[in-house]
Amino acid sequence: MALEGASRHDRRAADTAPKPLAAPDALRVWLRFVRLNRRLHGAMTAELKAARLSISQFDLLSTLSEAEGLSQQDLADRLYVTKGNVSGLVDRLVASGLVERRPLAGDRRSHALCLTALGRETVGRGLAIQRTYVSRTLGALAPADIAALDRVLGAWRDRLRQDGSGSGRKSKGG
Amino acid sequence: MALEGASRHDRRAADTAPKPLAAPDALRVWLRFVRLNRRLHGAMTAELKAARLSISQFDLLSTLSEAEGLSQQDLADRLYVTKGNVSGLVDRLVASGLVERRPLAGDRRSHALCLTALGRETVGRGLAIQRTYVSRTLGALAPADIAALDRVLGAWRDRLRQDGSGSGRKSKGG
DNA sequence: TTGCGATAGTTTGCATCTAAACGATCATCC
DNA sequence: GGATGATCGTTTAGATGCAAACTATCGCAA
Repeated sequence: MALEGASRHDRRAADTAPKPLAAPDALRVWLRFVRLNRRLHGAMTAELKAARLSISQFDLLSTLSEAEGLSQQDLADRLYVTKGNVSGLVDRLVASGLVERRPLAGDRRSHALCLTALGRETVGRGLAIQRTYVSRTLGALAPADIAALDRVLGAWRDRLRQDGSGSGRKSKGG
Repeated sequence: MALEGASRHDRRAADTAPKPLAAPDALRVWLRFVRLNRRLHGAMTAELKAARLSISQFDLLSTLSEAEGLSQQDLADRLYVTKGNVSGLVDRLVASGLVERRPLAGDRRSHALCLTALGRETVGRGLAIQRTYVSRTLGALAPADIAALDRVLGAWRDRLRQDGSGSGRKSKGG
């Protein structure tokens, strides 16, 4: 296994003499990122239990609360999941009385998804939990750190967009 | 968490919105983090297809490759998943000929999990894919950015540890 | 009008994950 | 030695995810 991946800045570093000071190994940072995400996912799952919501359900409901009347396909696009997944998710949310499927005039294939009163109340609790948790954890870091994180995550995302190969869902005509 | 495109609805709000503040809203950075992770997960899933591995399988195998002979419970602890999950995961890896369950002298309840020759070869390919992908994306950022990310992620993780409530798996002498 | 491709949603089969119940084994205390 | 509780792995039920096949409907063109 010879470091085939380490090319990019090694080349630069080879040109200019000085060794990158305490060169942070990208792979190590990657692993730290992945582990942190696992922690956050677990923590958020636990937090949202107080509202009897799973993360998936909360994601769907909070998206709906910002744009009521979306179709399942719209929702699938926004949530980066398949429409088959949304189908079952909505089924369960309808069964729980949090969401309604309303017939859509002009297209009998799709429905307009709307929150019920209970759904609105529930997602409100979820959003409060999210706000509280994020403030308590990420929000407790130094503002400069939060700003730095924001900036680097943006740069990383831009790099992924360039790379292209990722997140390739069925977008048509982008 | 999702809150993807602030589509047509929010255009009004955007007009009246003041200015990007010096201190970025933690919630916004949180959402950026979550979305970026989704992208990375999808991209890595696609990359690992070349080695015919799922992310879960790769995680398990790469952990085993660093500490061969672990029990399923050990693995569950390291991977932050339940032992029931590991049970099925190992079943399928054994069926694929990548992992072996060896009887453990002194404890007939557990097995020592070992990579087969094929397993070692496969995880090697997976690791190469991972290295390459990480170098190409995260590794392409400025070293200072990677270092900043590393530092802030560490601070965030420390904050989570203080917070305690998260990632609450059965810790026993971890 | 008729036909055909595109789109929305459902369904199926499978992988992954949790929580919880269960069986086997181990460790310990009496 | 024997009861008892802890630990390991398995199993079950159910939620979540994908891919792909399928149904119904829509849009468009001939």
